[in-house]
Amino acid sequence: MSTPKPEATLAVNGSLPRHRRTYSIGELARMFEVTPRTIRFYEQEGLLAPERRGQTRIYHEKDRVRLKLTLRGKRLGFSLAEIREVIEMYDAMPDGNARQLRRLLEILADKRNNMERQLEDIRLMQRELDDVEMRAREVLERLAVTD
Amino acid sequence: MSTPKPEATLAVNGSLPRHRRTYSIGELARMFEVTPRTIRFYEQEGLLAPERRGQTRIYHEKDRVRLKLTLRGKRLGFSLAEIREVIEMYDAMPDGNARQLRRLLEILADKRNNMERQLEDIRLMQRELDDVEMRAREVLERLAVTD
DNA sequence: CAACCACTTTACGTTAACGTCAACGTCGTC
DNA sequence: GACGACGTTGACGTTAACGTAAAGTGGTTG
Repeated sequence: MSTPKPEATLAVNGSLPRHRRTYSIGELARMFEVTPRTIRFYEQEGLLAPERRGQTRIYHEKDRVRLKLTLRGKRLGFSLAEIREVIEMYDAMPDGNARQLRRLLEILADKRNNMERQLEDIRLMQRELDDVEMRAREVLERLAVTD
Repeated sequence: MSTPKPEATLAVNGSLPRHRRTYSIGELARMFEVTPRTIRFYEQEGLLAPERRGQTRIYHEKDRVRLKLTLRGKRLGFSLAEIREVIEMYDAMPDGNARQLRRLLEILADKRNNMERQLEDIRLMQRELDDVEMRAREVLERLAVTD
């Protein structure tokens, strides 16, 4: 704050460098197609910790990334508790003791296994879908012909 | 059917051809590491429809396969309702009308998209895990050295 | 200034997917 | 014939992840 600019509080905030932008809860909600309620809930569960300007929450890049990762984790079937565990350990990493770090590596390995199984599941499921789709198309063909 | 065999009702059921075996609810539960309660619940939700011998349920290969597919679907984050929808349509396929079949194809396409996104999510998540793991290992290294 | 947003907290409601418990029937066996 | 293992129905409990409604705050806009 060495150069007191004419407080451009009303700036549209559109052309700022990515990491200096801030977001309201509503903006963030629209970006990720969730409700504000969801975002507040994630905070309550310890997944987010936005800055506060008075009452209102102010989200920075860091928060946006966290939300993104959280939602990705959810799509992969992780519970919020699991996601929080990883996030907490990640935050505590720099000054984490060896035991904690090993625990973190354990968790990561676990997630990895999980995803390997998911990959296999997806492959199998895709075959099933192929199969079902083929049969469905066959039946449709017959209908078209005999009509 | 044509050759009436001496009803081996008490047979241990171990060396029978796969598709003739039957299972109790407990067996099935152990096979898939779920509780009987879960299996009954799936039936109640229309995902299974085992034969009945008196009171007790008797599961055939078909039921086992369905359960397997159901659990796989669950691991991929599908709701029981979604899974049921596909199963029902699949069952109704032979005499399904064109509209239903098209609807089925729609659903399948939808699931496919879902899985594509999941694949992408998994790739991204794996990178994150790689990253976090690397940092964790670095910190551990330092601890080992400075100790 | 009134009206209107967007945001806040508090609190109770809801849904999916089971868990748990009670009370009972049916075998095989010791 | 008591016992234990397994099965049944029915009903209520539980947890996660939000939804929803009420009531208030703070800024700007006609």
